[in-house]
Amino acid sequence: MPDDKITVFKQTELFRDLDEAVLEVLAKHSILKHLQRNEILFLAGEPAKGLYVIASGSVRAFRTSSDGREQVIHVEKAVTTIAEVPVFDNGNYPSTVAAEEETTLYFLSKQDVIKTATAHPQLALAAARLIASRLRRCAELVETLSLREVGQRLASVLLDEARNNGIETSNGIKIKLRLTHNQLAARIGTVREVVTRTFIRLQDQELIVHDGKDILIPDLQAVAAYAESARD
Amino acid sequence: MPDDKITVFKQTELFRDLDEAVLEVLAKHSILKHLQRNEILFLAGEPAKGLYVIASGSVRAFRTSSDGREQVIHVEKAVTTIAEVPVFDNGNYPSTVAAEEETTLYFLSKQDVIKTATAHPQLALAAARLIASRLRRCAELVETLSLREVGQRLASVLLDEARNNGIETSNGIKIKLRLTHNQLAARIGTVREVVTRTFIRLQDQELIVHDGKDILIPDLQAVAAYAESARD
DNA sequence: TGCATGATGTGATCTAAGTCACCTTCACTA
DNA sequence: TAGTGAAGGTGACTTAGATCACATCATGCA
Repeated sequence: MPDDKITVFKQTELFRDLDEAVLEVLAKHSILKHLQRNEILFLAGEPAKGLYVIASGSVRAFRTSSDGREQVIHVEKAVTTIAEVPVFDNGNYPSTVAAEEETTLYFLSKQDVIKTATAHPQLALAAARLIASRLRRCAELVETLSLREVGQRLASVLLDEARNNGIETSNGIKIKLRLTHNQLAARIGTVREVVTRTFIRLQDQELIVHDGKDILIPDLQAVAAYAESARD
Repeated sequence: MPDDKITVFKQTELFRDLDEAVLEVLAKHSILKHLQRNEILFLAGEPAKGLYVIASGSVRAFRTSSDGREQVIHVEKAVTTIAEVPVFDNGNYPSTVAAEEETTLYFLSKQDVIKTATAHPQLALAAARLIASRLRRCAELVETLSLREVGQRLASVLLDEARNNGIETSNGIKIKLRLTHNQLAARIGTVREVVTRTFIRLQDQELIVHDGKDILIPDLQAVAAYAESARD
């Protein structure tokens, strides 16, 4: 049902400014795709035919080293778009994308998107805005990987989580980690064991109290200060 | 002289598709700026008023850790634009920008650029394209910082240089490094001493022959293979 | 109920990279 | 042409983080 698609498209940063009539045309040409957890949508370097709208679920975009280690570039959850970059710069897919959970997507061909963007400047502007904010986050990732140590990088992730999904309690902010240590490692650029040990270290430094997946941050300020601090 | 400005603007990826008449309006509002080597154009986090066209010279965009270490995000040389990101996503400047050498720029206000992009979709599209290709390179930087070791990262830089400015000789490709070890370190995410030692290591592994700033790469394939290889 | 399977915890060890201290070389200009 | 400051080189040492090898611990599902 196209109406359904349009409702989804309307929720994306990329397409929200377009009229229903325009979306209708895009929707008509879109193709539904379903992914299981960890199923791969496309590989880095593959020729890109178009972008995807994530209707439900979430995906991660990552790069793999030749010895198998993953580095997550970004994670996107419904409702948003993924793979705008190759649509606009005409290159191959820049990273591999896989489903973090069961995920439903709509595929839109490069030609359709470009044609629409040419006719409707607000789409081209939205694309510039969206890609710009992605680049901003990517530059931040470069900074943390290069200039901060793993304790700080882990703290940043916890901070992010606390700010977005934290629950205020009398003892501080409580978060429920939905990521395994392996997944965390791929995001902060390290390995599983180091994540485990870093959790313990943060606890020793009394920045967090953790009990498995439940983490309590007594003092958000303190964690933020630590995440930003110098290395020595 | 506005004509001069227009010639410069016409050479940028961002503005080349615009008509002279449109450029004329932009040019009229642009402001000339001159920087000495290492002079700072703006700081990361500062409110952004607009973008710059690099008319001559070159600049580096980087982030600084609290203990003073720099990580270069990208380097841009004339003729191109810099700081498109905040113009389109409306945030602050994402990184600090400083001149690598004596540099001349034209400032264009955010409002002027956005107004033009709204009226001329080809500008918005060019912006999306340009920012997308920046994001692509940034993702590559993330990969190399996270997944490759310094030897490989240094090799990548040499490879880049060889492909762009290398001179073919009977013994291989010869390049002249214009960067100090300190500058190289900031680009590949390490420190000066490590760069010095890594040069020696690459020479020991017979991937390069170096004599100060002059570097000879006997076998480009071999260096490329090394740069991409697994860590063990 | 029980056993795969994946997630986590932990000791022992290794090593790439960072740090410090100092020296030499180079290039420019006073 | 001496002197100053930046750049490059190098030895000695430290350390964060990676690796390996196991030992639990959950938890779904057969």
